[in-house]
Amino acid sequence: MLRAKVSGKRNHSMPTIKDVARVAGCSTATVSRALATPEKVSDTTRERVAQAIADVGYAPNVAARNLRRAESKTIVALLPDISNPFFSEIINGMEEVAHLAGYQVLIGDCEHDPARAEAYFELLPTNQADGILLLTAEVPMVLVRQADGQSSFPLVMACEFFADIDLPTVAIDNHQAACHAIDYLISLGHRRIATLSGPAANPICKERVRGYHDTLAAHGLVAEARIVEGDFGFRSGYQQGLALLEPGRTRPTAIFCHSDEMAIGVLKAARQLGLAVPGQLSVVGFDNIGFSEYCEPELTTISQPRNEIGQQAMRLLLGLMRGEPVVRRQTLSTQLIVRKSTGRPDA
Amino acid sequence: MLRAKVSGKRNHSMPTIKDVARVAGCSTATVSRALATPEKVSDTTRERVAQAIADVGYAPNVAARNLRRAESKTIVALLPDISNPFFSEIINGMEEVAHLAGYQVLIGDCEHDPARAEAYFELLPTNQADGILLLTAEVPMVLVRQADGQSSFPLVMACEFFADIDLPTVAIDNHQAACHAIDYLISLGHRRIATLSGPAANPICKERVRGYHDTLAAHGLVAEARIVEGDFGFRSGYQQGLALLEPGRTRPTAIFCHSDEMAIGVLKAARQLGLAVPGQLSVVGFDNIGFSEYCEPELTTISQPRNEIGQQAMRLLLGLMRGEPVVRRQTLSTQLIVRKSTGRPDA
DNA sequence: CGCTCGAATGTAAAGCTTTACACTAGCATG
DNA sequence: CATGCTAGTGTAAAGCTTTACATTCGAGCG
Repeated sequence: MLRAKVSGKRNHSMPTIKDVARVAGCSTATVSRALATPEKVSDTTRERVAQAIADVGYAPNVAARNLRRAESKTIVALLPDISNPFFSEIINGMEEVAHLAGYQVLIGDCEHDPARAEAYFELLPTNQADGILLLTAEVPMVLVRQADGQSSFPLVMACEFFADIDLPTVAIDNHQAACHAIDYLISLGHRRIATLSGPAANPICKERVRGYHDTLAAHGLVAEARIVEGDFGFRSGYQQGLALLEPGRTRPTAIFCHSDEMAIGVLKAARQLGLAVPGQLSVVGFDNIGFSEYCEPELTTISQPRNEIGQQAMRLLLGLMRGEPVVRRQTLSTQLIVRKSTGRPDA
Repeated sequence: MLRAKVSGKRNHSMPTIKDVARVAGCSTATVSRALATPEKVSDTTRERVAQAIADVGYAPNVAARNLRRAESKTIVALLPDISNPFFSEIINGMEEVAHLAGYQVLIGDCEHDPARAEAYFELLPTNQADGILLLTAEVPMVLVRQADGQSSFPLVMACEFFADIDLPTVAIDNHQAACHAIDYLISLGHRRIATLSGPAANPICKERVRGYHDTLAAHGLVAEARIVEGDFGFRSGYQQGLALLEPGRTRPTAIFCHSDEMAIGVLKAARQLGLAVPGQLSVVGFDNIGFSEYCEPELTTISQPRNEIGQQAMRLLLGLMRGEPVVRRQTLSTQLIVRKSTGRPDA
């Protein structure tokens, strides 16, 4: 296993397919075939090539390959915000299946800025990326429509979705998850249950709010509905928590939050107002991030199968790219994890 | 601004430099020069080319460019673990300067697995990456030596460092930061101060432990030193917290933790054992992650200028690649942020 | 005027791989 | 035996850009 030696300057000249061909005593075409379509090459040749590759320490030049094949073996994963720990496990799942299939994943952190998203979409027509996995709906609609229109720009959504574009999607049933959480709170005896939603325009939040309403209605509690809006982050949870729990007003006895971070913000607000959790206030989060086990009190929350979402989304995307028949819409199941932040309301 | 039209199948054939040349009435070389070295082209030609580019909707084919230039305009950022929120802001900083310089950053999540790191290092000799930013020292030494030996494989460390390889580095002064924290605890009246270190083999942890020892010594408290080892995560903080605070043994009155996550784990352990924080136990964290303001009690911690670390590290790497003179070793300052988890020990 | 020099541009090769097409040899079939 | 097919391999073009080298033209200078 020799490495091309390096002279003083910029000269990491790797051996090329030509060197391999020379050593193996065949043409470059045969070497290429031995790598790409081994079954089209005789056993003996295949072995000679393999040996030659090892001897000269050959590794394919991907730029040349990408140029010739007009592809990049790169998938872009578009996130709204990389600092949200919710995404890390999804990314892990995506990478697992991407790597197995010989793809790289380029993480595109949009920081909630549509212009950033646009820049990443530009990678598609220029062959710098072969497909996009959307983990956010905060993307200029026109880009999505445009890309979705052309069958050769594969797009898959994970977790989120668009109300009016039917992209291939893998996600949970947000409506059902919300019903589950609210049902549970009602079964504990809560009647005044508020929702701390994510951005109101977000379709998944709408789904959850719908589940919230439906469940209240099923128990004749529509009059009690109260919804405030946050941005999924700690701070907004804290602020809206203070608003919801404002003394002098009739307080909700439970708050259903659309993210764990917001729920933890609410916990802080409750602490500051001297409210006992879960005695005077029950709190349910969403996502089951790592911190939810370490806050005080430990958070009751809805767990999404994040790794599996990532895996399935990537499988769906790759399947689409290969033109395989795929299930365009996959729904994975959630789980209500009951910890210490919920309980019967004090009388 | 025309877009090449797309026929049924895989045909996003973008216009090439040839099309631009034809429309502009010049050679491809001139177009290329107009883009890469505008000053070598006459004003009128430059304008004609610009117009032609706009007319045909040209965008350079990066694969061809990369092939020809033997570069990729990609920097790999190697992380030990993407789920640690400590890194997100560093990544933001890196991306800011990388994008301005026309570079992409590929996030390489090693998940603490040296084999993963090795795979990313392979991108260097094959021109799939132009440089590596190391945010972890959990990398096979041999790779680093090898890469560092060849001036054309630029390597920069951020936050971490190797004891015995002198790579260009941007980091904080871990010794000083630890001294600061311990000094502060001593000034509050603490004498039995324990340290919950990260992995003992980690050079930055060694530095912090050294600062801890030095400061204890300066106050004649060497006999009180007590160190346990964690892995920076919540869980290890909780477990080691339980061990340190075990009833029946003389407890430390303060614990200096090498990460906020571990500190939050300790907080949970203290809660479980019924210890009042800060009355019976003071806790200091490290990193000032977002959670640290939302745990109970709010965490006193050491803040690193994470965005700036990311920016400087990327600047250093790019400078190195351009052969500019650079400061190979940059130390940024930290700040002790006093919140509610520290106080005078109860008598 | 003859020459040199510089600016602006063109020509064509090089970078490395993949693949359409061509070719050969061996075998089976009619 | 002629024919056709297949498996295995080679030749060379194509993919797009950059850049060394060549060329042209005009200006400046002695």
